Amino acid sequence: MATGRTHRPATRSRGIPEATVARLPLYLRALTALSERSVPTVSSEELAAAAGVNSAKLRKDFSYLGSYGTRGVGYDVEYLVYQISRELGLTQDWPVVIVGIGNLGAALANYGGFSARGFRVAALIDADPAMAGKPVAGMSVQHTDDLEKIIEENGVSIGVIATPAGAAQQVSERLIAAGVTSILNFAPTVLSVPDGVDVRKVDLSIELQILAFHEQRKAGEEAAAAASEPGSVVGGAAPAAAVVPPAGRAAAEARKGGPEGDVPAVMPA
Amino acid sequence: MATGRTHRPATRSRGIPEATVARLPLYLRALTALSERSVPTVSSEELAAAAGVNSAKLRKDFSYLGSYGTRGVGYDVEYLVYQISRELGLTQDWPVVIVGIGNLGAALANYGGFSARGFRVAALIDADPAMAGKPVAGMSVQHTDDLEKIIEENGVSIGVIATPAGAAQQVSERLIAAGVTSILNFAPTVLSVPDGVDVRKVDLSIELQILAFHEQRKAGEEAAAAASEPGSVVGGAAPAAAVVPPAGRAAAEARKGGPEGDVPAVMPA
DNA sequence: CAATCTTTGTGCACGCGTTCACAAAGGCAT
DNA sequence: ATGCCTTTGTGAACGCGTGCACAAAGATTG
Repeated sequence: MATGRTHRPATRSRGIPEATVARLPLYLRALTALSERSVPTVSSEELAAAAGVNSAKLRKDFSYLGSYGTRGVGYDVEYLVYQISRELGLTQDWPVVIVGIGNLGAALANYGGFSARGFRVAALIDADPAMAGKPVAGMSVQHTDDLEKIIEENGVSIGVIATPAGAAQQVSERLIAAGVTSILNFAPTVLSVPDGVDVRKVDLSIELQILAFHEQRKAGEEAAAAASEPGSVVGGAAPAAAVVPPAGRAAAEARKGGPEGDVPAVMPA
Repeated sequence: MATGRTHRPATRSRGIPEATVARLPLYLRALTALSERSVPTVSSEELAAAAGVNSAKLRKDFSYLGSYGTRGVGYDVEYLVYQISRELGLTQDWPVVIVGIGNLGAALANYGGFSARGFRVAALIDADPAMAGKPVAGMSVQHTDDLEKIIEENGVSIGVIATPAGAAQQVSERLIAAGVTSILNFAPTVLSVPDGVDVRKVDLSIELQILAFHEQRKAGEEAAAAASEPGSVVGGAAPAAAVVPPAGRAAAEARKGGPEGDVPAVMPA
């Protein structure tokens, strides 16, 4: 998962659990596919299979939205598509800006899944003057100087940050000051934002690291013959060893610098 | 969160809770930054602030790894970096392949966060013959025909799927058949994989939809004057209304959509 | 060496999320 | 109408994750 909010103890908004909200888009995607195939109704069992979840969970999720099913029959596909879309706020048009038009930013600008679901890329913004005016995904990249103007003129409330880590915090502050209240952050940094602003983060390398953890565990279980003691790295499929030296406990003993207690712990790029 | 495993009820691997594993990369990033600034030790309070989590949670997380702290002092940065790296399996070299070299695939190939953390992009693979041989991120793109050979020769156990949704399932099957046991999926599809294979997914549009939900809720609370009954869409910052009609129980009867799973999910208008 | 101060490690309680299992509800056939 | 069959909606139990609060442990100072 590449997700995490900033503080706020899992707000249960209007009685709909956060976990349920996170699954609604999944259901919506499955339902849309059914709708395109003109399937009129679907049972919780079928839909759950298509969405990759437990059917009881799905029924409970839908129960938070209301009683939209018919016992003995299932759910009306079109009706459910509309209800979920409305609940998620996708019946509105959401203008978004993407800040940081590097490889990732360009990929996001070209990503079809946004416009397909009610999101409209209102502007692409980059700090590099050389990028300004260049066409990306059919739009002209604009310079950071105009960030505030763009936000206000387009009524943007959702911003996507795809800048390097070092610039992310500052960009988020400018976005928020200009009126943005929701941020999707692709930069590998912890953003600190005021209350009332939602941040979701997607960190590509974190996902890979979690996979590596499980991968290592799998490899370790297979070769559960030797190496039961932590300290010896168990080889996976065909991994070239690149082990870090044990870093003796007394490594940082010599230098007895200042108390070091109150350095603001800033993330250097 | 853009994450979800496929079945398997949240395996608590070797006593380390899944939630903790998901946070370890976060701590590692913060610790690495401290290490680069030559900070010798750090308290749970400071590190928690830098990682954006609760300090008690951080201490409990670390307690699953062992007692690596010193009471009255804190944690030795270098030592902790090593311990977490080892726990996550980052002391090994993990060759990965990226399948689907479109905008996103290219962005991933260029992403520095991979190689910085023990992951090595072993190959870029695309189904388009016109892509074969083209240089991306300093490598030459290879054709899907050679997928199995590449996997085996490089001992790849982690695959990244950045193809269109329609191709993802088939690609995953080929990857798995060739020996891959962990998949990071960027395609907006539910992959069905055999037991023993881990899948994590990152879905960009899902994250935006979750933000939209909260955004709508925020806008609704502000203007909590009228419109308390679901059915009337509450306006946000400056949203051009694009509301879908209630979609009478029988809307899409004529059109027969293609069998392809994920053509842009256009809202029925 | 004793007293004090800092910070870890964890027992405990609480709340959210998941899952089971079943009664209620509706369709359908006879 | 009546009874059967299917599927929803949900009460209840359970397990995981979180956060509080504090005792234990070590450093540090006099």
